[in-house]
Amino acid sequence: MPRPRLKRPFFARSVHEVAPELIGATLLIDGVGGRIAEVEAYHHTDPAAHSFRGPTPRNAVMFGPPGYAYVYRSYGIHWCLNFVCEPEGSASAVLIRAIEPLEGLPKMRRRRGLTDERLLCSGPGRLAQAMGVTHAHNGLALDYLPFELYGREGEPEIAVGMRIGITKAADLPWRYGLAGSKFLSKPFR
DNA sequence: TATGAGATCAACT
DNA sequence: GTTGATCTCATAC
Repeated sequence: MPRPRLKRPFFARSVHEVAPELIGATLLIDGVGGRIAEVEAYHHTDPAAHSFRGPTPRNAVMFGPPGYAYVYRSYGIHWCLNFVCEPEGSASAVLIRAIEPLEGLPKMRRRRGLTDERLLCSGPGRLAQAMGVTHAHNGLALDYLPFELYGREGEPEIAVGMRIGITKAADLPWRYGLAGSKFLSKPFR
C-alpha cells in the first residue's frame, strides 16, 4: 500500500473538509482494517454532538488536540470510533461508520463471529468490534501504531446524506459515503 | 420485510 | 428514571 500516510495536521481542519476526504482512505489497527466507506461529521455547535454541552470525563478527548481517537460506549454495549478534528480549536469529530474489509479478514471474522463480509464492518458498532477497538484506544494518536492511516487515491465519488440514528439536528446532511459501495450501513438516496 | 425487545453504561432531567 | 451518534435476535405479517 504505497500511499501517503496521513499525519496529524490532516485533522487540524474543519470536520466538513476532513470527513469527505476520509472516504476511500485506508484505516488499519494492528494491521486489521480496510477502506473507509462511510463517515459522519459532528461539529461542536451541533446539538447531536457529544461535545455540544461541554466537556465531561467521557468526551474529554474531543476537547483536546486534533488527530486523536475518541472512543465511546454506545447504548451500553457497542464501541464507536471517532477522529478528533479542529475547527477553531475545540470539540469536533468524525464518526467512522463503515469500512470495506481488506486486511486481516480472518481476525475480523473471528471477532465478529460471522463470515459475511458485508456485515463485518458496516456500522459503527460492528466496525469497532471487528477491528478490536475498545476504550483502550481512547486518546491514542492516529499517526502512531496501532493506527495506520493512508490517504485515498484519486477522487472517489462521494455520496452525501442525512445522518443516522440521531434525533437532534437529524436533517443536517453531514453523512458522507463511497457512492455505490456495498459496505454502507445504509444506502444513500 | 417489518417492527419490537433486550443488552447495559454515562450523562442528563 | 430516561435517553442515546447501536446491533442482534425473535416474532409477526
